[in-house]
Amino acid sequence: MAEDEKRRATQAELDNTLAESNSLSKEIGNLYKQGKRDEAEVMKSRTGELKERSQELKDQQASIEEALTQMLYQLPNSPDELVPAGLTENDNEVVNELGEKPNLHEEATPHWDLADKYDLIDFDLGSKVSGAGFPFYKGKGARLQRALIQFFLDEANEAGYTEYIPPFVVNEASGIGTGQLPDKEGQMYHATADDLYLIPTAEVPLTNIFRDVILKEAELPQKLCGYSPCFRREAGSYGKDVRGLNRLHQFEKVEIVQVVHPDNSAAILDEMVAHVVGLLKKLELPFRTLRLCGGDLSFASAITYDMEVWSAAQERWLEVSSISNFKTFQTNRLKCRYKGSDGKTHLAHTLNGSALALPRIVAALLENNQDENGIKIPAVLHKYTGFDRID
RNA sequence: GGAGAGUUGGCAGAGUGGUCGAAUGCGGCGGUCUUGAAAACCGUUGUGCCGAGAGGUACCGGGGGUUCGAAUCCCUCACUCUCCGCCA
Repeated sequence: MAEDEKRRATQAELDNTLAESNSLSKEIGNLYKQGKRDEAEVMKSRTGELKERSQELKDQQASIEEALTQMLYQLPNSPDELVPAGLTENDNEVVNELGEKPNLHEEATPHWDLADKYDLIDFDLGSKVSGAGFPFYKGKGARLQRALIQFFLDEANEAGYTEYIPPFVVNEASGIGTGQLPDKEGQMYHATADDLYLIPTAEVPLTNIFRDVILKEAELPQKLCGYSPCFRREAGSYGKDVRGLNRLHQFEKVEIVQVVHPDNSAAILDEMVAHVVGLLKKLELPFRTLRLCGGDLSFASAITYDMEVWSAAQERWLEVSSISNFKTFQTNRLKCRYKGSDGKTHLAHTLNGSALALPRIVAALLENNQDENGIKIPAVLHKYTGFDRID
């Protein structure tokens, strides 16, 4: 606030100085035309002073603005009033829990064993060729991936989202726009030779479409969806968290994004949650919805719902979607506005959600649907997979 | 990767040192005319910042420089296009 005061005062003086300088320049021009060189020379000394002063002020202004920007970039979003208080994931609020947890047979195993048994995913080969966290999917494992992507995209299209295939690398400005930079600098793969970042989610390119854009009010909401691989360094993860498909450096995801009128963003968040709930029901997976507490909320989000599926053999919940309302956090950085009926520009609201992230869905599908002889594929996927069982 | 040409308002496209935030056309908005519409005509039509307002100030791809004065000259970066090379 104090910085802002300073900024205003400096701006005012700068404007005045420039105003005087401008008018003097005009006079000097006129004097030259009239051939009054001597008088012009005298005035030049005055403009010299003004120039010096305005340069000082410009520098001052620039550093104040830089300081303000830095402050802004380091300030996380403030939580919505619906967000429960709390510090850790234990304080997240379970909104609902739907679907039946399956009773598995005696020899039921976690998905990494199933993937091996039915030759669906090769983690070792991935380690050899790339590194840990970069598996190969093969045969029906690969085809199941492709089927899920297709299914998710079709569902999103059905729900009115326009499909995009975005670039999978972005520049620094885009990383800042959606809030990954500077906050999560170390989480993204950075191709330093070209100063490009591998996207951690399609949210980044899709939302940055609206960087420096002023929409007409009637153009809201903008609904887009897109498939992309997602790259995450996941530094510091270990143990059972990273076993199998639980946490990867590269995974597939279909993302839904909306840019909306501020009055509607709360309702649209619910709409997006409902869309994801629909997907999970169609996949016949038991899941629960969490409302994240303040402490578990991401840097950029004002309110987030996490969707978790039940992974029956691991006997744990796996996060498969995170649906957030960023309100003006991103649009402020993106300078994404709309022109309201009052003729003025206002910041729009942005939201996004996974719909859905693949690996943990695959993990749950494999584990929950296993029997002694194989794995059952949910009916809704049959037309995409071309098979109804893995055995 | 090599050579060349570009980047101006929603779009097209003038402007090569001062009176240019910027001609003109198209589009958009408002009005006149009309039963209604079209056409025609008139007006209006970028964004940020400071200011109660009047108004001021900044922005002609980004950054820097020359100059009393830069859309216009110089340097640099990015991007686009054309030709050559390479290539899914």
